Amino acid sequence: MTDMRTKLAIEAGYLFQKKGYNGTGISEILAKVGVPKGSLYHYFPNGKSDLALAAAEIATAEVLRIIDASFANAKDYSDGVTTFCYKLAKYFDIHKGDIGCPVSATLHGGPDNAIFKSALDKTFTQWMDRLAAYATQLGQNEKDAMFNAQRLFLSLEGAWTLARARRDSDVIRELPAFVT
Amino acid sequence: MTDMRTKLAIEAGYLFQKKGYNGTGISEILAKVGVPKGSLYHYFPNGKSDLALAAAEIATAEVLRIIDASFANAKDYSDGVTTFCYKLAKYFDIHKGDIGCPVSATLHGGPDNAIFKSALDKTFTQWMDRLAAYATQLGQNEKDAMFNAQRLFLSLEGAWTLARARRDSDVIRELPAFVT
DNA sequence: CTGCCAGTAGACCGACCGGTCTATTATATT
DNA sequence: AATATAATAGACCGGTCGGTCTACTGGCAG
Repeated sequence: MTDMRTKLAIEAGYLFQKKGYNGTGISEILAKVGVPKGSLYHYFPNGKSDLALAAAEIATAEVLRIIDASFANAKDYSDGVTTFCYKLAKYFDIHKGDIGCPVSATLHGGPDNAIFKSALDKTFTQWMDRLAAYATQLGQNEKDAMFNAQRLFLSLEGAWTLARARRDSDVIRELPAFVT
Repeated sequence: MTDMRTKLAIEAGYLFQKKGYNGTGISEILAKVGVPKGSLYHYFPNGKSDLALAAAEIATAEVLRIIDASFANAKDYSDGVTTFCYKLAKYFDIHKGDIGCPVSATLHGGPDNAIFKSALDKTFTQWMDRLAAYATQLGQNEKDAMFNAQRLFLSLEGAWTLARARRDSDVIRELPAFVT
């Protein structure tokens, strides 16, 4: 079983994605995990903000894993993108369409802390770099690869926003038509 | 001078864009406008949520005005898009890069109220329809027009998110390269 | 002048916020 | 068994939240 620190961060991340940083109370997270306050501040001495950073880190890695899984057996870039969007749409649906981009929902709206902003920037860059790496690996020159990766990322963030407003993941699934 | 109701909604909207619905306190809005609580609940008997809906309505209309202004003298669709992105980047910069999409920042993270979600959806649809109308007017067939409008919108929401994380509006200004 | 009412003003409310603190229990080490 | 440390448990804190309520003010209508 995952250790308690991870368990807390995962549950916190899920709630942040759904209701945002300010919309999620410490006590709510605690209740979901079934843990008293003492434990939280034992694992996260700096409290809520550390919890959010840890949650964002986990979500960042999770999306990277999804990218890897999507491109593992991809015939070409377009194929990988399609699988990727399908997987994200499924993730969206699992949570009943009431969930934002795992990382931006968590870190935006938090303390206007520069740390939060730069963590967000770093995450986005990591995602785009990983996508670009697969594009390169699948035959694109570096310039095209970066261009396509950025275009995918930008559209994806928008698609996620629109999907949430509509409570309908179709726009995420249809994304490949817009970016390939 | 604008009436007090509008004044309250505008200031509230600005704060919601910056810190989100849950991150903005009633008292903070009141302090900025210089008005006591009694007045707020006189103009908005349902309190904060009504204030947010009014703010979103104003922001929705404002973006439509920006679209109109961008396409008023546009030679072609690409030209209008470029002007539009430029104007939005400027708007972003005016607020020191610490501001989200005027409407989604206000309505996401609010009460999970269906009214909020559907208002958000309606706003997005209005924006895309308006963009598509200009695309049609400038020579595109209806299918292409809707396709391009949606692609622009999706990328724009993403670009705004990325710009905010980076505190740099360049990605918004460079958007036309991705969607035309 | 009188009565009415939109609007102003802010004290006040219970609920909840994030965070601290002390006490207790489980676990590992010697 | 004795001790140290990790972890649990939750009472408690001051502050702030959104919202209600009463009192007052100013201008307009009769």
